[in-house]
Amino acid sequence: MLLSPSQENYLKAIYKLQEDDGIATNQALAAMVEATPASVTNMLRKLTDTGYVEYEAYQGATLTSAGRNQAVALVRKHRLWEVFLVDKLQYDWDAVHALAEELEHIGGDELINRLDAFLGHPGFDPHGDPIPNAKGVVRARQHAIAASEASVGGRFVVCGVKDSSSLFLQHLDKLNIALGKAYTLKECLEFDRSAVWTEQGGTCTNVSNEVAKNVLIQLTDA
Amino acid sequence: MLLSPSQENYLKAIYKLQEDDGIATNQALAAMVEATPASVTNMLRKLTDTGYVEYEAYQGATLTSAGRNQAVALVRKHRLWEVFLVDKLQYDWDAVHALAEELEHIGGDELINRLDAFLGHPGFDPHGDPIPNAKGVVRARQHAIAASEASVGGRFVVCGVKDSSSLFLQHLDKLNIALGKAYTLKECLEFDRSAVWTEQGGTCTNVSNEVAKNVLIQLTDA
DNA sequence: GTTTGTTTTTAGCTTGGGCTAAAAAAATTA
DNA sequence: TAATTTTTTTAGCCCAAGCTAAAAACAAAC
Repeated sequence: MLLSPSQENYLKAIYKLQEDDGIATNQALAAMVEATPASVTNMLRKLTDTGYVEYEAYQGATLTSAGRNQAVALVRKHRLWEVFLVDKLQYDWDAVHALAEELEHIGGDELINRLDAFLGHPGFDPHGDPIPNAKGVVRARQHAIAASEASVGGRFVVCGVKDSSSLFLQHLDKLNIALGKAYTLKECLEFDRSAVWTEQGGTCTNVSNEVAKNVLIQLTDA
Repeated sequence: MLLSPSQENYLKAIYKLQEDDGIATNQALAAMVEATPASVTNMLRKLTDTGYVEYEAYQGATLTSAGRNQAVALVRKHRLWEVFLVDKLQYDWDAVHALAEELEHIGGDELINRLDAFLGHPGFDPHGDPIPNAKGVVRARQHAIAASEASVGGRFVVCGVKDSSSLFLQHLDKLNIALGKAYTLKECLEFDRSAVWTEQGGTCTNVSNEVAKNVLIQLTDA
């Protein structure tokens, strides 16, 4: 069965919503694919008929295993193209989402597996999100927590972001925060829950709680 | 003005037909974009309205300068993606056309210029066709003639193909003929106009007239 | 200079993916 | 429980890009 770009976007959206909330409501889907609820109902019908989605009126949608396979394949394509754009074409990490969104609908397994090999089988995309392998297996990030959960004195490495909007990523750039950098949580201010992170060299960065909540870290017991 | 993939395909088709025949007839266009003549008439209307095509009923279509710019940009994108697929993803030269046909509709100048730089500003695609530069200038292949025009005793280098169908390219693979290889035209057989080409090492290749007509060469007076 | 044949256009229909506005179902609050 | 609000669905419409079948224009042949 061949899917249109639009249909693929719906599958991806349902997949994401299911991961977060367990179920994809009509409304949430509409927001995610940028269409009206009426259009969503329409599309869910079609995807149900073609066997990618399970859906009963008013009950929200879930993916069948075929649908989940498709969605994971799309996530794989999206993230690999992002790696390509950043690693090979030197795009900034905040500028690749829209292009990857287009590229992910091109070609089939052959293309993406060759791209994967060319890129050296990367495990993570430029935002730290894990890249499913050719069989659709996603190795989840181990022990990742939000930076806002760290305790004072703790050491950690930045390994991902929860919000990968251009706005947030550019903000991180301004703060000089990037994936792979190591910090110690020096203190946490009572007043506004903002934190002070220090690097090896002693450089300090002031991080608001809003930012910390959207940065993923791994604790390092070194 | 933003063009749909379909519209872009029409512009490319008109461009090619104009290069070969001076004019793009409805029928020829229909064959090239794989649609019915009625659909072509339809589309030519739209492209005329948007200013990319000049067209009067029953008279065939030509591109405006805006249309030509678009078409050349598409050719550039197509050929750069072909280089990427062959050079970086190790595709065979007979397998890249369809994928490039999809990729050429993605993104804008930014993407393609970055790709161009990444590939090292190649001058020719895997079939020997010249790649227009960022300004839309196409440096035509100098002194290229069909191999069928060579005279006995002449030395030449293969620099392109007229027919880039998978079938023809695979045939060349079987004959071990590739871009950049040098030959001497040893003899030309009266009976069926087939030729014998010899390489430096003495290896001989029998080349039918049908093949020779579709192989482009540059004479070398060495 | 008619007739015949080819090419192009017109007219009207189809499909995919949207939309709005109104009706119906579900959820919430009084 | 009844009333109100929110969510989802239905109904009917639009647009892009195709299609077929019939009509019109052009080209050629007798």
